[in-house]
This record gives sequence, structure tokens and C-alpha cells, in this order.
Amino acid sequence: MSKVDHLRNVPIFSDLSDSDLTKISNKMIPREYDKGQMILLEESKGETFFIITGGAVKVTRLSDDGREVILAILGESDFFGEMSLLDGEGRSANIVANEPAKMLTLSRSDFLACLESYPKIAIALLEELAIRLRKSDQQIESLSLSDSEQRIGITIIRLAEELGTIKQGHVNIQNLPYQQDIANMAGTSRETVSRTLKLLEDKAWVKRENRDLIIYNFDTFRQAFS
Amino acid sequence: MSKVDHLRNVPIFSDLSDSDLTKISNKMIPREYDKGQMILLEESKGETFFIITGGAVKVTRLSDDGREVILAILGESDFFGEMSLLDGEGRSANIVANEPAKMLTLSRSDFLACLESYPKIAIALLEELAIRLRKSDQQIESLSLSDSEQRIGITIIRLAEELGTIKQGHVNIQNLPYQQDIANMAGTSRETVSRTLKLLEDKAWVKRENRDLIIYNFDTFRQAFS
DNA sequence: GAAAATCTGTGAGATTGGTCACAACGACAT
DNA sequence: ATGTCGTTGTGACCAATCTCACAGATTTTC
Repeated sequence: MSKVDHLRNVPIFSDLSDSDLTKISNKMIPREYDKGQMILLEESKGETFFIITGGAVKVTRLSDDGREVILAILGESDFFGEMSLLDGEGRSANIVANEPAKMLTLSRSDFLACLESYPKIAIALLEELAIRLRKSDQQIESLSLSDSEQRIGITIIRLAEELGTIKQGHVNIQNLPYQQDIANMAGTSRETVSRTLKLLEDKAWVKRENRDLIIYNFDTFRQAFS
Repeated sequence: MSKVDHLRNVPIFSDLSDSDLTKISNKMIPREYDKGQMILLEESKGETFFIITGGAVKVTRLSDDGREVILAILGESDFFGEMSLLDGEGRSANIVANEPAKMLTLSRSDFLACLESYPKIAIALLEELAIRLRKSDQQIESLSLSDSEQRIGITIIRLAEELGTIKQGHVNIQNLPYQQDIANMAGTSRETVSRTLKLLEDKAWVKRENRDLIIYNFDTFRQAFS
């Protein structure tokens, strides 16, 4: 798949003509990362915009004593790095390759030039940031008001929406993240995730098979937690 | 103060010439709200962009059983309503006047037209959303990783940054919000806020005087909690 | 394919912080 | 001043859930 083909799938570029896409793609440099490799470090100054063309990364924040919160898991056609380009502050989060990952990157100046020349990109990006902000607000709400079972349920919904596929009427999350990662997304402990998954399985809402999680009735499931 | 003077103080409009500001301000309709009045309701479709020209509002989300989370307190020159204009989803939060408040409002179509005609506004707005997203991420981190004392400390820092004034070397938060509101910002209970404030006062980190909170050494205070 | 490393399940405390109950306090109106 | 109403302080109890500990299962590595 060519650079241009990748770009066409990215929401913020989807409004552009092929010739514009080609121009932009010429400025982009491809990079690859191994599983577990740190792509961006908190504190470092942000100078690059990244688009994921394969694999997945996790966006985290770390406390001094080493515990982490996972803010998001991003996959193909998602992007990141825009925040510190926009507001000039340092990085606000760490990015680690969660599996082998491929990127296209754009330098700070090319990225900003892009925004100036193509207002549509700026508007599409606004849309995307609005969506992310909305998700963050939801998460703040659930962390403040919900108990651990609900938070884990909500986390599973997020995972299903990001990574899930539909398979004979059921939603299937292939390769469910480790319980520790789910715990870090839900703001709870690994043990609580273990116990809660068992509970959900006992209630016959979900089923685990190898490394997959199957949600029997996604709508009902969603209803129960949102 | 004229409409144009108000607009000049709003970061996202600060790059524009006076004549452009005048054009935009002509489309804006002023409105006023009483203390406690609901300005926007969750679920309603968002059709208006608001700029605060006086007073303050709180941005909240409510659970079914009536508990609330306060996502932000906004004051003069802040704005809101842009999110559902941008991504087309329904409102994500409620907005209530926290004290008598004045606004300038812009309709959906005028707002979007503004973005198209003045790319600088779009870019400035991107910057602002990036800042908000960063703050949300910080709050997610603190809700996930910190205990109640730290969360309350962080909440006090947020309040100091938004509402604080400097008074003979100390930061002074005039008219500290009620403990229940602080609790709703920090994701804890009113009683815990009461006990924690006493604790901070015993440690001589802060002092309460009437309805004000004085932070003796803001840098040290910040250090202790961030 | 055996060993090592990592992940998961589960019990038993230990704790934080929520909830309830009520007293004290302050502002404000009558 | 007295009563009313909303806010704050404080004790006691209790529930949710974090931690610790370790056994079993699974995955990765050589």
C-alpha cells in the first residue's frame, strides 16, 4: 500500500484531492518501531506528527513511583503528536509501541504549513480533538462516579470500539490486552480486573477463548454500563 | 465595554484586525443568565457558541442518580459550546451559571463560517482544545493514581490558577467554592474535603479567612501535589 | 521442548474513604 | 433577637477495593 493510500484512510486527510495528498505524502518520512519500543518520551519537546500505518501504540502517563495510566490505545489510521505541536508545551504523555508498528511522520513546520494551506485539515482536526475531549470527559465522569465493575465494563466497551470485530453477531476483541493494561485503563488493580472478568463470565455476558474476549450482546452490555 | 473590546480579550480572536472583529461581533447576540440558571442541558442539540463576558459558569456531567462531576469552572473570556458544533454529537455536558453571567453568542452557521474564512481562528481554537485535552489527561491521571488528599490538593491548584490573585506574596482564592463543589471536582466526598482542608491548615500550608483560601507558598504547594 | 519469564486466579487481611448522623456555625429575613 | 436554611465539622461504622502472597497457567526464549 502506498503512502497516499494510507493517508486517504486517515479522517483528517480524507477531504483532500489525490494531488494534494501526494504533495503531503512527499514530505512524510516512514519509520518502524519494535514492540515495547518507546516512541515519544514525556518531557521531550514535540517536533513531530505521527500517523500510524500499521500496528498499535499505547498512550500513557507515568507517576513518579512508576505506576502508569493508559489514556488510549491507538491503531492503524490514528495519529498523535499534534498536541505539543499545537500548544507549544512539552509532551504530555509517553507513547510506546504495543506491537511492532509502522508510522508516517511529518515535521513540525510541514505540519503547521499544512494547517495553514488546507483549512479543511484544520477543521477536521478540530473535529477529532472534540471527539477525544468528549471521550476524556466521559472517562473523568466514570472515574469519579462509578465503581470498579462499571469502570472495567466501560473500558471493555472502549476496547471493543477500538479493536473489536463482529463475528457471527457477537463482538469479538481479538488479543485482549493484558489484565494489567486493562487495570491501568480503568483505574483499578490487576486483581480486581481478574475477579471482575470472572464475574462477567459467570453472568454469561462475555466469554473468554484463548486471548479473545467475546461480548455476547453488545447493545445490552453497553446499556448495562454506560 | 463594547462587544469588540470583549472579543479582543478572547485568545482565539486575538489575532484578528479590528474590522474583522467588528464584522464578527455584529453577528453575536448578547445574553444574560441568573445565578443557578441552566444555560445548556445535556442531550439537547448544540446550536450555539458562547463567549463569557462576565461572571462564571460550571461545566458538569450528571449521573442518573443525581451525583455530579464538575469538569471545569469557566470565567470571563472563556468560551464553550464549540464541541457539539464541531463533531455534530449532542451536548456532552451541562452548563450552569455559577454566579450572574453575561455571554455573547454566535449561531452554528456563523461560527462555522468564521472558521472557514479565518484559518487563524481555527488554529487558535486547535491550540485551546489541545490545552483542554492536556488538562483532562492530567485529571484522568490524578483520578487514577492519587489518593484523596492529593486530588484535593490538585483541585485547589486548579482553582488557584483559574480564580486566584496574588496578595503580599501569597496566592489568595477569593470566595472559595463550597466544599461540595470542590468534592465534585476532586472526585471525592464533601466530608473528605472538610477533613483534608483542616489537615492542610494544620500543616500550615493554607489558611482560611472568611470565604477566602490563602496558600502560603504556592510553589511548594504545587511541588507537593503535582 | 525445557527453562525462564510473564501473566492470571484466588484467598486473607489491611485501609482508604464513603456514608450516616447530628451538632455547630453563619447569613439572612422576619 | 429568633427562626430558617444552607454550609461546615466530626465521630463511628462499614463497604469496596487495594495489597500481599503464592500457586497455576500461558507465553516466550534459547
